[in-house]
Amino acid sequence: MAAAAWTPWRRLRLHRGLSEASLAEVLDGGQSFRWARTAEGEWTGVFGRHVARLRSVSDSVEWSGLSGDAGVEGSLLFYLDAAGEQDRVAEALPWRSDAVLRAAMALYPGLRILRQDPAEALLCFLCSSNKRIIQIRSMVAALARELGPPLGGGHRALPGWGELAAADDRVLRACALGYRANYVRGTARLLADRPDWDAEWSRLETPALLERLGALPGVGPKVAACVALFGFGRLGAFPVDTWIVQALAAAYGLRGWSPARMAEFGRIHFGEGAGLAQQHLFAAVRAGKLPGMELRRPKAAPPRSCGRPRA
DNA sequence: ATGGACCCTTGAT
DNA sequence: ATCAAGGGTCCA
Repeated sequence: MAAAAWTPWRRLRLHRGLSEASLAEVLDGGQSFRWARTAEGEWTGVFGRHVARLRSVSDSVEWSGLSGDAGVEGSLLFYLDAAGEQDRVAEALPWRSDAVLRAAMALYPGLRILRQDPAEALLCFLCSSNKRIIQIRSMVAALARELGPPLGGGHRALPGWGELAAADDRVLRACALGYRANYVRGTARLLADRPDWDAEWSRLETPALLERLGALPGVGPKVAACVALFGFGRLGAFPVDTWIVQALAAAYGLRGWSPARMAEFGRIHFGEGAGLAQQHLFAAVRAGKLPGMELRRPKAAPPRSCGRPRA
């Protein structure tokens, strides 16, 4: 394959910049599964139909795209919320009265929710159940490699629902989807002949959107919340995964609560930016730095009676 | 509403 | 070689 021809590095005009660690958390913290760190410490990724490189330079972000793609910068500005809409949402979070949230937010300043394409978020999170981030990244990379349209430089976009619906079962099997292959195929068959599904669903209120998403095969409450948050920009959606269960149990005294109740707690306690708060808590607990969880075992059998820390 | 199976991979014994 | 667990969902 031909070597990629990259445009020169340029500074991306962000309302709020990002440290190197925060940029890494945004790109590789479980929101998107399409970015990889290069040997030079830069990031190369595919989002929508664009390929880009990103790097952090003294708390600002520099970008470079495939030469010939004039739309990269504008798409990046949207993707990374350059206008800073999320700053206002973050300001409205209850960090003044919630020391746990305050500490988590201090850990990755500038952390934000990526504004991904709905189909991209849906496909990736259909693959996410019972998988680690690195495994999800490997699965969707395989899907792009096997079925996705080429974008130049050896990169490929994710396949559309049509390609996925028509895909041979052996191909999906080769992508190591396991039982998730049926989720992907089932959802692809429902959406393949509805090219405007995302535009239509964008007009729904969040509860209705979650209901529509949840009716797709392979989409339960957690995946629906992730797609609403990362794909439809619903910052109030509050995905509850195993990490958030740990975090809310240990730091908010919610031991024994069901995920559904935890989700309700999150939406009520954190409000319109619940999903953004969730991402901060997720990052903090994964880093092992959430207050009240210092005693967490490195590799951890679920700690059952190690006291009841309460923030 | 709660419990178990589910495909497959990885990392720890 | 075996075991446990992984940003869950589905069905009983």
